[in-house]
Amino acid sequence: MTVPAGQCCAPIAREPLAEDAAAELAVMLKAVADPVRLRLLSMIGSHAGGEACVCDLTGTFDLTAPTISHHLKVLRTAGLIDGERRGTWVYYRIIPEAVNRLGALFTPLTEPSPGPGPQLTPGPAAGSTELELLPA
Amino acid sequence: MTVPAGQCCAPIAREPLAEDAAAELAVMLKAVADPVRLRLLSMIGSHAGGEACVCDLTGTFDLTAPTISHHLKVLRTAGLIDGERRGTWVYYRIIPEAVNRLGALFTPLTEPSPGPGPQLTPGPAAGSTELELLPA
DNA sequence: GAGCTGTTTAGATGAGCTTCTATTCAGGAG
DNA sequence: CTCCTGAATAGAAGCTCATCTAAACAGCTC
Repeated sequence: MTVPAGQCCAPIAREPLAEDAAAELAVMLKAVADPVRLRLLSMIGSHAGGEACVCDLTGTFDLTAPTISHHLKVLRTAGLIDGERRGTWVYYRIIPEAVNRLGALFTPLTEPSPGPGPQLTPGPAAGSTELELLPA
Repeated sequence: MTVPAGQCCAPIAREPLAEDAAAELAVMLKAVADPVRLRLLSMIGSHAGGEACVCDLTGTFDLTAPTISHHLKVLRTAGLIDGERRGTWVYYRIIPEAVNRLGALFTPLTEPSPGPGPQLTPGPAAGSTELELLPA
């Protein structure tokens, strides 16, 4: 089953990742590779308006406020969320492009259905799927 | 707040992740949140036939064989790859379902493009997008 | 069977990460 | 102006992780 190349798998399985690209992706992945930060990201993204106050987040965890603040900083440093102070409270929101970039890495263009369905739907948007990591 | 609209964002941004689910996902994400393991996964997946011998992988890195073996074990423990000994050499291959599960977490069903973004075709595979983590 | 190659396991070391307490900065209330 | 609440920073303790060297296991070749 020698695939003649092209769009068969997820970007990560299409061609070997360069050392530089892997290092940069690992930073982003390491940011979400923590139960607390994963939940923080989920809570921020699923909050009404796409924004969540820190005060809403701290109550959910059995962690101190500085610890939550630290995790938020890690997410912000990785470019996954953005924070804004509005009066007394600080609101965070997800940066969709960054999250989408992570998903595109592992999402195949075809269904990995267990059955014998090797049909592939090379979507028209496949052209925009690139291994480039730097947005600008 | 139970959002009535189901398909608006990536699963991670649709509803808050449960503590248990986040912990399990973090294990898988932590496995790929390393430059070496990310490249190993990419090299295995992009190899001809979807299989790669350990001997092919060790030559690419400036690491000792035991270190590569350790990283492969981490990936295998996380359920991302599977290994099989065939004679002298051991061949590893990606488990597509596991990789797909990671991608589905961050991949939105609609494009979050802020401006005149290229509309992503929500592929037919979107129906299989679920928050379920346990395959069985 | 003896020897060699390929792979994994065991143990140790050093760096990095998560969490805390204590303190400082930002902004509104009286 | 003074005090109070919300959030971030600084520094330290404890733990996990990535990597190495040394040794053991698996299988082929002679």
